[in-house]
Amino acid sequence: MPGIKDVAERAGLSIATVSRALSGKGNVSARSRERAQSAAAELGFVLSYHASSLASGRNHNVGVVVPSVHRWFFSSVVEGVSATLLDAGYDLTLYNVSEGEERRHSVLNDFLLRKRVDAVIAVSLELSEAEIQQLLAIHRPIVGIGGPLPGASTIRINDSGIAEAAARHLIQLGHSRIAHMTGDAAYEKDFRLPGTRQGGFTKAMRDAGHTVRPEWLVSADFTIQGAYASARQLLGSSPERPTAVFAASDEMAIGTILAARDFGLRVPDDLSVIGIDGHELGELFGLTTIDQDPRGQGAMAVRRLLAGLEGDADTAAADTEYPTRFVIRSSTAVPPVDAAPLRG
Amino acid sequence: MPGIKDVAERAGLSIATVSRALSGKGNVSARSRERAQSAAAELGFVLSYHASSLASGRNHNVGVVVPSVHRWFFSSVVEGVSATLLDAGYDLTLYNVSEGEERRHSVLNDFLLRKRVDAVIAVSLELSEAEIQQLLAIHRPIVGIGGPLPGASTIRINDSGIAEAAARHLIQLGHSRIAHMTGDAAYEKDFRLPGTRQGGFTKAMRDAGHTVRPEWLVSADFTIQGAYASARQLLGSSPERPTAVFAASDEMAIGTILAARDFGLRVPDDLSVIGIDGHELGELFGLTTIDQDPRGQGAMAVRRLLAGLEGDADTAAADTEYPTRFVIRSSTAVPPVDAAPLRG
DNA sequence: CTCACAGCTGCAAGCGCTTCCAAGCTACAC
DNA sequence: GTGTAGCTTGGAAGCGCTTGCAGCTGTGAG
Repeated sequence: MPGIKDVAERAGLSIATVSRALSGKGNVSARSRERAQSAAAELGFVLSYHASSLASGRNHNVGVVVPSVHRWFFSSVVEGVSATLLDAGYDLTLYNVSEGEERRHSVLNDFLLRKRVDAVIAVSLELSEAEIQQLLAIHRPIVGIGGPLPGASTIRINDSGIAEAAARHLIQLGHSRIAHMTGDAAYEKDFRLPGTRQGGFTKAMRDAGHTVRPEWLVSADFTIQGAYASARQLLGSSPERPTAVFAASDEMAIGTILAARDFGLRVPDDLSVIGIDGHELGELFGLTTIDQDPRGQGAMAVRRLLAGLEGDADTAAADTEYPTRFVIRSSTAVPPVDAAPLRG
Repeated sequence: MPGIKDVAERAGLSIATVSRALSGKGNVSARSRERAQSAAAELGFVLSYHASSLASGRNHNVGVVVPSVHRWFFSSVVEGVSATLLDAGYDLTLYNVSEGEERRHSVLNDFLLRKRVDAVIAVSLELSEAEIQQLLAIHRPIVGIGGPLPGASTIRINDSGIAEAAARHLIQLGHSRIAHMTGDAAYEKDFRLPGTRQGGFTKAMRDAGHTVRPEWLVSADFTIQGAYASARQLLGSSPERPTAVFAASDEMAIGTILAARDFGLRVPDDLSVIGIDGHELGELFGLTTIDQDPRGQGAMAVRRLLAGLEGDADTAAADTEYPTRFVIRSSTAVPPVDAAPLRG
């Protein structure tokens, strides 16, 4: 394999000049640059990544820690991150830490402390303040998406606010008998939604003077299948059925719609359903939802990091609320006329 | 940040011994090893990734090239790859090259030639024989999943074989009026299934003496939504409907089931549907399918690579057929009695 | 008791770049 | 004509490890 030395010889330049010419840093005359580049091209030479990183201290590599790359939200974020990073000439080192705490720690040591990445994007990951300080101390900017990272920069949606808006949408349509499907405890751990969506729902209901029936607060694992099972219970067992369901994710909303159909309930005539996410399948089911654009969140995280990395400004820990978009489709409507309002 | 030198001093050993102790290579007395390790632990020292890589030539990093990380098959493969790689102490550099050819080339140069990865796993990626030779020439093992990589090691399922089996399943149930939903040309490019599934279908039909109606050969983009749209056309427009649909993926099978339901067709009473994949949603829809276990394929690819990397045997280009599993559920049954068999 | 051998250890030469520093040059103002 | 500022350029010192080589020690065989 040719080295920079070979390029220098061929181009009739010094190693230093070739390095500057190829990396684009420092002043090089147009003539030298061109010579260096064509010599490199002729030899099929490319700068060695590790040597460059070792000498310069920059990696052009960002670590991405996710609890899953298979579930909708996470794979969407990763797509956004990946595209933005690739455009900027950065590598993306993926850490899919589904196994739990133990692994998460080895990740921290093993790739952050070994300084193989310039920065890290943590999706729905919970780090202690101490861990974050450790990262920041060794000058590794970190931005979190969707998880509480005390002391670090984060991007997230206003969970309780949009939940409240979703519930209010149903209330304004005239619903009072509204069920809420929230995330399983186990899954909440990954998604780090510590009941904030449920909080928004409760608040909207209370503000409207509606009762939240305990048996209408159900949970599922954020999947269509899981929600389907929960929704069957919800819709099948109640002597009085809710007239609307607010699901904490689109996949759960879809599971609910499928369950409703199985019971012969028409959506939205007999049952209104609303979700949160902006899932691709939403359109097919006419699902009213709140689009949170995870790809955009990923892209924003990257831009935030790169700004801090390339500029020299120490990006202060900023908490950005990512804007969401209310998408009204056909799964929500006024409640059926024969449904008695629920009295507190 | 502490360096290996600091550890050596603290442990009262030479740098060389500490290096051997921490990396586990070479002979070190138990006593020295222990000293080195505790000194490192006390200082919070971790070997520098780039320095190690530069000096040793090994990266402990595998590049994964995928056309998408969002679609079911790919994210499943990535999960399998990721878990296996992490267990082995390797990093995973993700290259999500959805943008097409141009980017793919820059990827090759920029990360393979810069030798930042020890090996590459290419999922559904088409490389020319020349490109593969280039990789192998610089000693970068490459294994492909699901794509034809002439000269490289590959793992794939027997597409035409399982398609034939799927079609035969329907035929044996008594169906003759069978439609096939195949992948869009645009998506076939990503999945690299050059009609092999369709080929298997055609063969089974011909072997059984059944006619393949051109209007019953439809295509979609491998998504539920896309398949739904295609299935509506298929099921709505034909004066004579097929009694069974064989979809080239589970997602398309599910889209077909949803469309059938919209037309009031019962599955399997009025319409049998079979897919290929082993998608998590299959169970919910009672979908008969052929499970291809993409996670397992990813894990196998990693094991194959590591065997070649850690052992010194030059892994010959091996073409492994990954085993699939026929999963019979409730979406397939005998055709309705009133359906006249189709005569060639 | 001596020798051969194997296991340990340390020295030092890299791995292949980046970048500080100083020197050479050009151009322009005075 | 001289001085100076601003570009360019090359030399060389690292970046922080790994590893070949050689010396050293201890052990068992002869």
